[in-house]
Amino acid sequence: MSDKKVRVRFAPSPTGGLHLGGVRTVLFNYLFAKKYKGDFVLRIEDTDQNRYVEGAEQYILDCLKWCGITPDESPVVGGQYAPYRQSERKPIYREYAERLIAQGHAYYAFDTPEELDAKRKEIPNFQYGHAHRYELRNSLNLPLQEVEALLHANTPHVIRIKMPQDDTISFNDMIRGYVSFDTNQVDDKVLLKADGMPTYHLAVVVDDYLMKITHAFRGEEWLPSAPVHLLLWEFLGWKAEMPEWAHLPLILKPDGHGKLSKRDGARLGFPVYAMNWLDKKTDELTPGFRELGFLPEAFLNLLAMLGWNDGTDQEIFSLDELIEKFSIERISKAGAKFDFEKAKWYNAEWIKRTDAESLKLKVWEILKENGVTVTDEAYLLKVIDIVKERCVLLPDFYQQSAYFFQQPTEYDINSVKPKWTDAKTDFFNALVTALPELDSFEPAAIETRFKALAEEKGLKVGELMLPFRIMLVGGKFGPHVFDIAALLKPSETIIRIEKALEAFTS
RNA sequence: GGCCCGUUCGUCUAGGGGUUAGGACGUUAGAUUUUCAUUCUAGAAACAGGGGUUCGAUUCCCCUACGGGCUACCA
Repeated sequence: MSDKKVRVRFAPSPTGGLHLGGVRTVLFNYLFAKKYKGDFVLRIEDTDQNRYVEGAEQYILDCLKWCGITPDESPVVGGQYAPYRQSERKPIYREYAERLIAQGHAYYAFDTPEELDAKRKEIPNFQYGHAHRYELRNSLNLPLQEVEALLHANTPHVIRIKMPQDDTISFNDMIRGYVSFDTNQVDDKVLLKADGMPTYHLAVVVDDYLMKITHAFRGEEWLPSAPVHLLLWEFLGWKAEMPEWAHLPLILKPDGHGKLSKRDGARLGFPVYAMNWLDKKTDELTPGFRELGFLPEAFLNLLAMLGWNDGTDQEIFSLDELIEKFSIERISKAGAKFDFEKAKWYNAEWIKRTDAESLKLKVWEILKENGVTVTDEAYLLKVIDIVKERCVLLPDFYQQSAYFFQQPTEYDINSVKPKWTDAKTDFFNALVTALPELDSFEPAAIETRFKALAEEKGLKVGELMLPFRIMLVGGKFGPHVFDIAALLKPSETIIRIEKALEAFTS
């Protein structure tokens, strides 16, 4: 690696929500930048006005924020190389495209999309390249005067790169190693569109150069166009400053074939986007990991492990640990099928490892959404500690802890009523009187008294535990029943026993 | 079709010329938990196939198969 300051960029196109693969690209960029104390740049690639979606850029910003990833330079915080939105850089690109034409590395093409469509239908495997470019309407084979006349008349045109013939373009990918391409197989990609906007190919090269990007991470789907980019770096005379490339393996559908898409989420019942995305045109909501109840730490963790590991058996990593341990050499080459079950496991692990204090706000929010008001913060923290090991997703906290804040409204009556006896009623009435007399309301003390009382009444403890639980909780779940009683305090425990007794005996 | 990339349990992966091919998720069985979850123990489960190279290949090379990506005035 050179001694230049590391600079990487995440360059999304604002066309909708950010999916798993996108966030993982952000993550790997970020990890690499921070590992080498470099800069992480956010650049918005909004060169396609047809696909531009309102709100998508804000979504990307919000998403990075949720993940705890802060860009050093971006459209909002600015930076030395502003603007960071390609649409705002529009005038820059034409100059470079013209320069390529002057050097003979690019040319004007006047063919309309319709004409090209017709060609594609007419000629099998049609490519706008060395085989056909001299039959088409471009500055390569039109007389100079005609080209000038067309240009002068503002005839819609694009600028295409002129791919060299019979050449091999190769480079060393940080993940894949040596990769090479035959230039005859690559077509003359459009560099500048008829609307004056650059295509990705031109924009990425120009901006990476201007923004002094040293390492370029992107999805493997970009590998086939790498030769175009490589050539552009060379033609523009910037080869010495070209970033090192890393083409990340793709995240694939869990079942069948192909890369993971938004549709798969709906089909398979798990989120594909980082956060909820509402399409304003169709009103269609694409669910996100955040809203489903994932912790950002878990989300990042599981994404990092999709195609990377540190060489040990460790699977749980914090963002700081990832930065410390990250290495490109350990990124795998093959695509990874996404497994939602494992994703949930990561979240459960993170919930278990996160202290109540850090979970507090999120749990409070979830309870509130479900109509449970929490006023005692210390009590909430105790509840979180006692139930968090049985929560996989954040919303599980509602089901697992609502009864700590409100009395059960329904009882799993079928689990108690058939086996109910007057002796049991007698026992619980006795318990009601015994409880307030306890010196300590610690779980162990309650348990001791509970068992002693059962013995006095000649009842089996086992037959009383479940009814007691259902009295306090309403159902067959939750932490140890005496722990629950202890948290509930004697007064509330007694109220619940009495209330349940009515339901059980009526 | 063409070009490019890839291929270890169902899934994510470790490993690497001689290993009982390791871990994790999931799964199965058992223990603990007088509920559920957790936790613990044990089990089933993989080197795509064929040729080389080699004393020896899952590991290196080639071919095939399969998978994936690209093949737009989309990124």
